[in-house]
Amino acid sequence: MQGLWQLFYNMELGLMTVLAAMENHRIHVDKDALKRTSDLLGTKLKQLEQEAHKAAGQQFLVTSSNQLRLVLFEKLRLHELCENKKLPKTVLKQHHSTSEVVLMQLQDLHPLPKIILEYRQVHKIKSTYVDGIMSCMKKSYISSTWNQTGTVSGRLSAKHPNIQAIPKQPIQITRKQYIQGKEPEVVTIHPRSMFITEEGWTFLAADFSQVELRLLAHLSSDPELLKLFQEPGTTADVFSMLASQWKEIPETEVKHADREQAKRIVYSTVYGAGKERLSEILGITADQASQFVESFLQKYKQVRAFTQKTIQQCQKQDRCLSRASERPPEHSEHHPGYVVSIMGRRRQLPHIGAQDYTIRTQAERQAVNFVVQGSAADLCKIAMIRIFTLVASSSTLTARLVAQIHDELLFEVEDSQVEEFAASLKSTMESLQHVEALGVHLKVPLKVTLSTGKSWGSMTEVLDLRSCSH
DNA sequence: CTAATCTTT
DNA sequence: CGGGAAAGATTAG
Repeated sequence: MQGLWQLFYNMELGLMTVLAAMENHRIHVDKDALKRTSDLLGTKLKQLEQEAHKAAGQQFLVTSSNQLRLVLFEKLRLHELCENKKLPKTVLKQHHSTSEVVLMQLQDLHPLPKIILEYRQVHKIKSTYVDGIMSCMKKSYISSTWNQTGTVSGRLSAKHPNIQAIPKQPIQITRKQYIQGKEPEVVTIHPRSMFITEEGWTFLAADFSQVELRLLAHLSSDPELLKLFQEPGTTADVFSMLASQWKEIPETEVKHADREQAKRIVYSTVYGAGKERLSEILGITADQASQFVESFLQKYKQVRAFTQKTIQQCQKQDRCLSRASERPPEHSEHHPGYVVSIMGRRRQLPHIGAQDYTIRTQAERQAVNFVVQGSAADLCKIAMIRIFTLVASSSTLTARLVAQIHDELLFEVEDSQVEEFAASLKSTMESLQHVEALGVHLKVPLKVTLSTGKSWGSMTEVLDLRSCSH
């Protein structure tokens, strides 16, 4: 296995002890707060269920899409009221879908769809992120299980609980009060705020900013994209800038939601989203969406060149290795095409040369996505090892790695060491622009942002390293 | 668009 | 009755 030994020896083997330490660490959870929100969400769900039954004019299981379909389309016949809109059907079953997009379209016609949408949101939060977390708890803490070899891209995954998928955004619940003259009370639920530090310790999170976009700039060498990152100070935040350009509003007017949308658009576009999907995200027509894709790829010309080059290389590997002349036919196995990440990780894509358009183009998008996502995963894993080594070889530092959320490393640090550790952490991570041992020399700098907090849900950015201690 | 986990039917 | 697929929610880029 050419090239893979280095990856195994220098990265995966070294990571094992880091993951072991992470699994041994206990993340404290505010059990009382969890119980309170579980009860709160429980009564909210009962309310919504009753509202749904009232709106439907019958009792039914609101969590069942089958029963909902019966109510929505066979009893209320809502699809007949909006034949102007095309309602997507579940594939191959000729049933009407009860998916989010359908319910969104139906919500002006009847009160029920809106209730269902809210029910689903609250139900998900309760079952997975409140009750689910509670069932993972031992005493007053959780420890996730980390899987090093469970993904095709080289990313880590976590389970029991999946700490990488705890909601980032708080949700607002309006609690109806049955006390006379009282306004309905609005409470915000934030699952991340249930994760708290030990007494005398602080969470410190370090994020690689726009890591995949920076890697795309490096991998494609696109001059416009490189410019965005190579001129420090010019661009405060790339996605905010792109949002301001797209929405035609000043960068100071860009809201957090605008930035998030811009981020989705950019990644969707470079990973090959079609105009239909993109128009859904943007809330515009498919024609406008395809115009956006074209103007984006026109401005960042080398991005398309990079995706084409990647697909070609994958096809080339396919042809080379499966050629009969290189191996005796009697021993010929199927050697699918593969692509390689920045540190030599591979992904095989046997369908890269498929006849079927759908199968082939999916493999092409996966090939492109792997090179960028896999390279980002490499970088984050190296960062974990470096930091772990840094702490282990220090006689004073006691910082502990608590979790990895792909581009973010979450540490628990003794209060008195936050400032010192933050500085080393940031410089160690940003120095990964150049990794001599693995031949990595990125054309763009890496940017790490830091934040601190006593709970994971109340992290605030550290803007000045010198003011960290107090 | 890509990559995951978790709950429910 | 139970395993597994599908749907639909969350996250990350």
